[in-house]
Amino acid sequence: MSETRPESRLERKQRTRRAILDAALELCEDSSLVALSLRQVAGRVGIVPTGFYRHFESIESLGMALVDESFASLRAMLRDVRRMDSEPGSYAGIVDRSVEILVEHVARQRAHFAFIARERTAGPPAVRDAIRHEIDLCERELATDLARLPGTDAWSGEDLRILSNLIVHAMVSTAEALIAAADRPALAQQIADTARTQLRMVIIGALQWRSRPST
Amino acid sequence: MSETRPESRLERKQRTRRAILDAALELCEDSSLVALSLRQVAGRVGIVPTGFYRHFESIESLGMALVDESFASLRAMLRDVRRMDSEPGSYAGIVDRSVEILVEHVARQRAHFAFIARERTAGPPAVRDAIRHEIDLCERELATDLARLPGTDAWSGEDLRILSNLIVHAMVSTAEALIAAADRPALAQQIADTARTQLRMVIIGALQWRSRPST
DNA sequence: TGTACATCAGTGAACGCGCGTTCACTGATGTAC
DNA sequence: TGTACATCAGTGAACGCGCGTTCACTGATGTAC
Repeated sequence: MSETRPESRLERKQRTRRAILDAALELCEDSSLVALSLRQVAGRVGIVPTGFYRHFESIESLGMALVDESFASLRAMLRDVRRMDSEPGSYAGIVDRSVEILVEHVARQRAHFAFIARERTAGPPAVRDAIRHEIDLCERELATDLARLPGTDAWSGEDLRILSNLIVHAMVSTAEALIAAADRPALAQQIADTARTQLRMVIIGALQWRSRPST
Repeated sequence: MSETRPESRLERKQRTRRAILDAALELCEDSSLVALSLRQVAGRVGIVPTGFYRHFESIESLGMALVDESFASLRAMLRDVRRMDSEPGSYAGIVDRSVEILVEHVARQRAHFAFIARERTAGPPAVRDAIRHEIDLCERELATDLARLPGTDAWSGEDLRILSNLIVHAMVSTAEALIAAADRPALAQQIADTARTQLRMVIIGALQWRSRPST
């Protein structure tokens, strides 16, 4: 048996904070942050309602912490996607691997992706704004990634932004569908196939469209 | 002065019902149906809380009525888009006109489109399911519309579904962005331009992709 | 046209409940000496 | 190592408030005769 070292005050506080974040993520899963009460969260965590204030000043500021945390998950996904750049392959290969990574990360951090998808439209105004801003940043990052792919050299910043916006929104929709498919693997597989085909169509269309500068 | 014919009981009831629907649409605009209370709605309409029950048995069933109403608006838009089929033009022309119609309808029925976008992810489960189901139907309808366009004759039902899904979700994202842009016409114009370009890319990509049956 | 009765949209009091927030507190952990 | 004091995560009572829902009601509109 190992010595059970007594927990320091800081460790205990961090553990409670973690428990509050987890409880909130879980409790608002089937409604929204705006319908979540401090008492529900405290009850789930096993502290008295007023204990909540030792960690957050309101449900909204808890929400902001969840935004940070959820986008940390999303950015981890983007890092994984970006890592492919070092070993470049065909567009088809990049698409396949990207969708694979998306499916993996959504499955592993379902609560975070669900949080973003839900509170993006449903959260308290400050949370909504924070999420929109983060998604905006992701679009811009993707645009710079796209600029590094072959065939996009001559594109304007505007073109890159437009394509990036389309891809990000298609991926958000795919993530939403995957979350809704939850524990139906066959359906999730079909959603992934759909996403793959869509991404290919989009990329082919974008490359074609640019090479005939019609407008 | 015109004779002021006294309002019949039925007319009055319908007027109150209308007022309840409008009040609910307006009140949940910056949070969600799940955060809307019967007392808020009644207060806004100018009836006593219990009066609400003469019209709806709960906020949720009011929400279901709003789903019906909102999709009536959305279907009116699809009808307008479909009307173009009778006078066919180039793909570019169809895209331009479709985006124009989208912008028009979203501006005219902003509350309905905002309701769908928001409650799709944030509403009470029954409302969410109803919205998902309706969007599903729209995807299928669009798929049959696409099948009537030149160049898609050889496509499988699956391909049509995939393309339709992509277009519907891109249009949902565009509608969301237009709603968020609310009273900034320059931004709305840019969103419309982006949507136009995206739709063209997607259609070109889809046509190209099919003509090289790689998978 | 007049009367007697039915219908029913809206009223108003009352209920028990969960909410966020205040406040003074406890007692274990941490720190200074 | 031991003592005296500070910190602070979590407690528990209390508050006023808005909530959904019940119930018996009112009085104008509608209907049958």
